[in-house]
Amino acid sequence: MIRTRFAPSPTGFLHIGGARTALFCWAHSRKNNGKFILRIEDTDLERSTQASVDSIIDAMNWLNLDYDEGPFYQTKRMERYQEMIKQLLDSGHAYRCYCTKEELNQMREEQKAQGLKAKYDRRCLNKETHDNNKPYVIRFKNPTGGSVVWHDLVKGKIEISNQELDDLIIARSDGSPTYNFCVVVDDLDMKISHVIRGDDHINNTPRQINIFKAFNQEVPLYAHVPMILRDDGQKMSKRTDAVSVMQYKDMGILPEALLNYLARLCWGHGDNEIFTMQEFLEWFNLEHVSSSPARFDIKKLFWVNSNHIKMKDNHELAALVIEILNQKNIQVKESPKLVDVIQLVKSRSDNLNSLAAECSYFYNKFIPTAEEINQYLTNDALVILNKFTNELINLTSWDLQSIKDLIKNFCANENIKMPQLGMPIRLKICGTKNTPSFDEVIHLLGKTEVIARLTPNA
RNA sequence: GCUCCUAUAGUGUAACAGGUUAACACGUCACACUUUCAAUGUGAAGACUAUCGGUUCGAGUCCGUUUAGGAGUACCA
Repeated sequence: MIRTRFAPSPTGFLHIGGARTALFCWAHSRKNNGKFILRIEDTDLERSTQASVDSIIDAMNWLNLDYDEGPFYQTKRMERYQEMIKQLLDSGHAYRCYCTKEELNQMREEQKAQGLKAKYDRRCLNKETHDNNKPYVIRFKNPTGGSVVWHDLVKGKIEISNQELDDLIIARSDGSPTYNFCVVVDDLDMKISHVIRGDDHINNTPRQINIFKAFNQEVPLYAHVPMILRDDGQKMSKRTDAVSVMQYKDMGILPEALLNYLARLCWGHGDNEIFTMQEFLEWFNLEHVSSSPARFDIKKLFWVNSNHIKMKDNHELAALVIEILNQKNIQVKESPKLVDVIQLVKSRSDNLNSLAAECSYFYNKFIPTAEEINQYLTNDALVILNKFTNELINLTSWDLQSIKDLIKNFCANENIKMPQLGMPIRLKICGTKNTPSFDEVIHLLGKTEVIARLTPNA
């Protein structure tokens, strides 16, 4: 049984690197009929907040990354950790350490001064007498010889000598367990088969494997996926970059488009660029995940998004667009139908916000800028517009072909070029220069509304 | 410093067990279409596969070197 887990620590929102990891965890379990588990790693009480938990779950929901078990909280499993710490203590795989922070710092400095690697020197390992009045931490007794080897599903074989590892603290002086220990106990209890996480955890892996072995348990398989960097190759920063998944929602990105783009970063299936989640599940394979970090290219994200907008059902798009229009206090009317408007304009937008903007002038008359008025709504243009309006009023059948014919004949009779009529019309009825074919706009908007908008005092 | 990870056009991936002129997409530029902006279509420029060396009849693909990025080296996660 394949069991994967996504284990964020709730110290902020879900960022896109996390979302990509979650996506791969989710995909790997879904593809193999396994289970996907959400675990909240909140042992850092100082920095963890409920608001972060909520926002992470909101983001997962928005992305449609559904989990089968959880969310589990580490803070609710403290008794279990204590039990397991005692086990290690009893089996001789852990010991008390009474060193103070000052003492440790001094030790490290001395080691560095001698050009050595800073490493706990085990001065408390064989302490016979225990003074219960003195505070102590509990350290894991790491093997000293040999090395830890695992075959990473993404990176290949990784080998780290035990010489490089020191006896990490598994319980703080207040008794609380630390990250590397909790992870092992959780992965054990939750029967995780595949640990898929960011490659910033590679260095933690050998320590965790050693703890698994101390418990005499089978270690899971590991897959360390590379980081996502900024377009200039620097690390993403919360301060300057859009790293929160929900910021992309606000930018009008579709969740399936974000996932598609994120999947394409660090993974590929031949030349396929645009795919549905179903196709992704068919094709996804951890072994095809690339091992080098990728840079985030927002232009391509928008391109991917525009493709998904074109693919998406008009009714579903309408529901999303209505929300945005409502926020702008624009009421969608019965006519023209929003789905028809969307059909006309959807190829013009690479995000939901601009799609909504393209729809908005069908329901609300906007006022052009002074500059536009000066350029296009000249006296001559207004005279032409007047004549054209009269012809529209007299037009008996309001079908697209009739409107097209009318425009064509009108321009011929007036001896003007299309833009001379088109641009003023766009500004007059839409309030903007950038619209689809104005014959289609006129047709869709309907006679009453078009005449009203073209009439001077309307 | 030490350990580990990484390195194919500006960007992202391809080239699935080493085999002809390294492909596709985004981006850029040009042209076409159009009534404007887009969308769409066609085409162009752009990499000697980070370095040096080795194995091989043959290497982007295997091995080593150097360099450059990144991660860790916490009573953070």
